[in-house]
Amino acid sequence: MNYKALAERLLPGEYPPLSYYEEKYPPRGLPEKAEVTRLAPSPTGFIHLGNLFAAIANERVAHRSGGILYLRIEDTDLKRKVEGAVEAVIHALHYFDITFDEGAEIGGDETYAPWYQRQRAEIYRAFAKHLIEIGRAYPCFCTEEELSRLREEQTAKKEITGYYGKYAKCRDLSEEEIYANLDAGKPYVIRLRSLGDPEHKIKFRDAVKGEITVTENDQDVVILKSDGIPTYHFAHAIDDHFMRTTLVIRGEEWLASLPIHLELFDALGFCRPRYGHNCSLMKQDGETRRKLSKRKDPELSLEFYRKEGYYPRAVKVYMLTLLNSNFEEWYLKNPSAPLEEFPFKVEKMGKSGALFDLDKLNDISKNELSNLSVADMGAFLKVWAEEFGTESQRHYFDDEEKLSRVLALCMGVGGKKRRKDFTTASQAMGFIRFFFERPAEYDEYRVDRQERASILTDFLASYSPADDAQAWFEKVKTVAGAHGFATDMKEYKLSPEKFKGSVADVAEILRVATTGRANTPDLWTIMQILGEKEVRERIAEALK
RNA sequence: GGCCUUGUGGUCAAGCGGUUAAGACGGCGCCCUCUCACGGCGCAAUCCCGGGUUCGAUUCCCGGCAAGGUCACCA
Repeated sequence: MNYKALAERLLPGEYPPLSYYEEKYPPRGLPEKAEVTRLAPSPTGFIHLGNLFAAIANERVAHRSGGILYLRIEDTDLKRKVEGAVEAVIHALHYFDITFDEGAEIGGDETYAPWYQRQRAEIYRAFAKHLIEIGRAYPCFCTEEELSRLREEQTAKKEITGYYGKYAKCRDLSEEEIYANLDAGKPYVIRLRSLGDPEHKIKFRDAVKGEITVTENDQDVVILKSDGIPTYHFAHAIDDHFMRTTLVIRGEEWLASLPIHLELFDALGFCRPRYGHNCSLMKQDGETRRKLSKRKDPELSLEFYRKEGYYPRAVKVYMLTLLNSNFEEWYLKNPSAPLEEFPFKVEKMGKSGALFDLDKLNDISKNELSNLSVADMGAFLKVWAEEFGTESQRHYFDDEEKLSRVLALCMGVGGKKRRKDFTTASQAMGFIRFFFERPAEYDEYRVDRQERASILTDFLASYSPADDAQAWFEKVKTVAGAHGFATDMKEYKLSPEKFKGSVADVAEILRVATTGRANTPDLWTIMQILGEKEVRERIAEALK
């Protein structure tokens, strides 16, 4: 067989010698330890928590080591293309503080451009042609029907499915047959001629999983589709080589195709990058756990976190605690250190799939938000409300001075310890609602209606906004005492039967009447913020 | 089904030959307290199973089992 002539027939034209590409995309002149990592999404525009998970790992590894993180778009499948997707990906990741050094729509060093695979067609073809020339690739004329019939046949015989060994019909087509097919204008793909033996097990060192054993690939995988566009596998080998990726961190769903990639790198004569396969985020679904799914789990979408108003850093911190189990301990010790200072390690990444725990995220989120300044909190809420808030919520920001007092109170600014009432922006906006809108409904009271009315009336009679917190509370106690309620909590707990209730019950009545809620921050301050007129009107309203 | 990966409390997990088997989230209880939140203290709860190796296995080996992934001209 004259491979050279066949290659010329299949991929006619003058291609540069392979050395040309080696020179055009030279090794990066980075320090020895510097890692080059990448994110290589398909342009569907849908970027989810799993992507973010891997993105953080890639970003940390690159930037901790003084290396490069770049963005490559794997657009070899037209069906996956969505307009504006690349910008959406960049934007979504930027929200979580992931920035690329170079890549599609990023700019940066143009040496390794283009970053869209469709624009790299020539390179793939040059190397496909080379593989044909050396007999490591061949045209396959099998139709989709033939292939699926083959699959059925193999399944029926309980054999391994795929295009390999004796099942690789087009592998040993004679020169005459090939040219006859070509002359007949039959469509074809280019397949790799695999030299692997599935009986051979290879030890492989994965940066995350440690030592693993892989079975040699013996599948004659497609490298160029019938439209001349490469498959993922082929493009991966070529791009990660010429973009000089040093470490490929990707989801463990790729582990199964690692043997293909290994063979491809060898066939192309490329030095392989290191790989780290990270586990996927799981979700408990009844009895079993499964991968987070786009369909069923809204929390998979990054959009979910923006809509709910999770503080981006909180999501990042949670991802980091799952990514590197020692992160949490470090963060506890270094609460104010920049996250960038954490010594992130690929080897510390978890080997087994972690269940996504919203409770944990919420806890982290509370902590993160409680550390914000009033001004930062206000800014954060405002941005959220402008995009996701209701019309009335947007008016909370009209009176900045009032909002500041509200936030300071709810966050416990100035107190010994910060309060942690806010988990997300949407929840926080709901929490502060009663400062800006009258209660639409009231929590349950423990005291009956008649007693309540009498207590509220008495309170109103003595209430003065000029009172300080202490004087105010003395008055509450006086009202309590006058109605047969204990004024001292210790005394009440010792012998509750002596009283109708305690000052706590009286405070609750006032609290629910003015705010609608049984649980709020300090009532005196709330009344100060609301102002006398509003307090009196609300209590009068509750009296009805 | 083949192949690969993983298996420590409900969750995330440290430990990797001898430990009272860390810590965090969640749960429960107590304290603080005008409620809540915060904070403090405490409680319950774990080494998948079976064989080895060993004076001794959660830790090493083998075999099960279970879970997950993957078997496209999708990435």
